[in-house]
Amino acid sequence: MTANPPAQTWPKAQAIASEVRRRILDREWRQGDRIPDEADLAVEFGAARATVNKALQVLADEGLLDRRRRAGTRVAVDPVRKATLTIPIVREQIESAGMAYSHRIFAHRPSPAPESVAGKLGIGPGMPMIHLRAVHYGDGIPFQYEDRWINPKAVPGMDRVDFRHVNANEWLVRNAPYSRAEVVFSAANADVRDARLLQTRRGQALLILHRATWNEGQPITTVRIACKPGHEISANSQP
Amino acid sequence: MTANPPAQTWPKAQAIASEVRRRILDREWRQGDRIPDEADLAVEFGAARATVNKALQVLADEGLLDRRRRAGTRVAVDPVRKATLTIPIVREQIESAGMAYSHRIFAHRPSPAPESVAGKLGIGPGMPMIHLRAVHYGDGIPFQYEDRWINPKAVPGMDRVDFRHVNANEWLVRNAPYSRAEVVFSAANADVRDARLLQTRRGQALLILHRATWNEGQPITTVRIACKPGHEISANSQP
DNA sequence: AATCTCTCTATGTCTAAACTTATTTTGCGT
DNA sequence: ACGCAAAATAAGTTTAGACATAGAGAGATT
Repeated sequence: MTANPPAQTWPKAQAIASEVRRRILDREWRQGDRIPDEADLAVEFGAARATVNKALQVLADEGLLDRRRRAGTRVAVDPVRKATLTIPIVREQIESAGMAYSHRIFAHRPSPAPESVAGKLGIGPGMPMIHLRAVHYGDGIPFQYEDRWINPKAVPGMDRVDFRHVNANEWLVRNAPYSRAEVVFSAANADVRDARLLQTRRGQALLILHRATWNEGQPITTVRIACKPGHEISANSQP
Repeated sequence: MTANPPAQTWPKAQAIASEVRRRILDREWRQGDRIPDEADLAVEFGAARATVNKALQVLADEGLLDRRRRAGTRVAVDPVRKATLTIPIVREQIESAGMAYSHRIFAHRPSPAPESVAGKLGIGPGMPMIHLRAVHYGDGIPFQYEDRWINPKAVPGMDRVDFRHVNANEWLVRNAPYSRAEVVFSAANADVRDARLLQTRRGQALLILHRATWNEGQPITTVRIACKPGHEISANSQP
């Protein structure tokens, strides 16, 4: 059916998904329309219902379809509005750009959680934490400045690590798995400290990331990352 | 086994996924470890292999597991590094904050694609496009300023729409489904025009979003969005 | 040692059939 | 007209069984 030249040894479910996607994008099936039910599509595509189900679930996750029991499957009125952001490890990011990675620690000491940090993590202020400030460089040029607070109770083995040699970001990613993460983007004018550490001028617009991670409700770490001027972070839609 | 009080009438595959997730987060299975194969887990959980497969695929998508044929399944060394960003419709965003939405068009005319736009979309410069500049307000206060280029060939019916009454963002979302989208975050100091339209001062740091969408390789639209000072955009990890 | 086979295994995928469950529809009683 | 209960339907989920396929590991060849 439907002259399909690039019909290779593709997984059947994916083939069905992309055919359905095509029909939606080409407006054969329009926003809000009800599409044939799984059984009918199974017959049309010569597949089992389970295979069709799998394909449609993918499209529903993408946001292209709305599915409800008994009511059937409809083309979503507000289609695809999701993008996936891959959180990079700084070192890999710098090295994959062909630059030499290095970093420098500007502070690393126990300190009670200030109000702002406690608020973000949902804990009481004054809780003992580790405060870490560091700059990451690519070929010796400042790449990003991170100001991090770590909850030592949530990360066993923290005290035995020497962050002068090991990258905190990386160590945490590998040793403190989390169940929930939050990333917030914003922009700020560089203050005196930002400007000094990133070797730029005061007032320069910087892309700021706030990240926080929890494991089963227990806060692990929160960090403010100031990126070098002009830095970009991109996200893509998956299909 | 393993006293599991909150074992409700949950879908079995999800129950398996969260149990495996728990074992990883609790370090029963550590980074790089090979975990039992599907057949063994199926026996342990009293489920069919297909069900275990489904559960493990979810965790692999999340980035918690690395799976390879014949080599088996291992706990990822660099776990979960993905976050999902939901792209909002401006009007909904403003209204859900309890503010009254309004917008104003500052330019709306056919214009050949300048170099910068052509480059982003991967087309030749000079292609005829529609250029649109608008500001969205919440309770009359500037919320974001968008500078958009639309490829009329990719969006049939464009010419019949009056963007003074209909929101471009919204109309496009509903009428120009896309197969690929890209979002890029950056920061910039407000220039004279940004400052005027957003009612702020020159030099103010602004969060900038560049978005572009394609349908089957054909460019639909690209837009530069300048958010009001202090604006934040957040993303979350899904589990 | 290095390289080329072959074999075997764990995951990838599909199927047919059954059961479950949310929700709509229908039809009954008032 | 109205409300309610029963029937019907479409998606959600699971299962056992089968075959496909990547790729690690063993063994043979150079």
